[in-house]
Amino acid sequence: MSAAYWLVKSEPAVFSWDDMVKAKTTDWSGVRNPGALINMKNMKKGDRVFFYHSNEGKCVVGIVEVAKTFYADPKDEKSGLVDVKAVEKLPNEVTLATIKTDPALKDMVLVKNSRLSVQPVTAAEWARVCKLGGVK
DNA sequence: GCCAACGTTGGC
DNA sequence: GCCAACGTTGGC
Repeated sequence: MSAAYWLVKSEPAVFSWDDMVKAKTTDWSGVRNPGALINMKNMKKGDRVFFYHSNEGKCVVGIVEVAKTFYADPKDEKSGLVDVKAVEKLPNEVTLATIKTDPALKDMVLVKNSRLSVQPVTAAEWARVCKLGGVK
């Protein structure tokens, strides 16, 4: 499988983009949903991941990169971790409202299954969100 | 193994 | 704060 794209959600009140930047690299823990865990297991080092603010903001705010592939969580056998590192902030945040009204993005998992906390993103969707976000 | 009840998430 | 959608749990 070649490089893939993903999207992870975080509530900014708990762990915001600013926290991500400050941390530079962080372990993405606490995921219990089986579907989300499968997606995490499929992540490969170097894959790009959108960082999405749920609840407050409801927008894609930045891009992170997989720094370490899936490994078991020593504290929680039902869960696991990947490490991600901050790459860049989007010049323009791309809001959920924008995504919902964009014909190219209306099939995103974010729209169709908003509760899934780790989602796959297609190459076409990735390119479109980057364009809307002002990423070169 | 099915399904109803319950809990949680997240958009509004 | 409310409610809809989804996941999980537990009784059968």
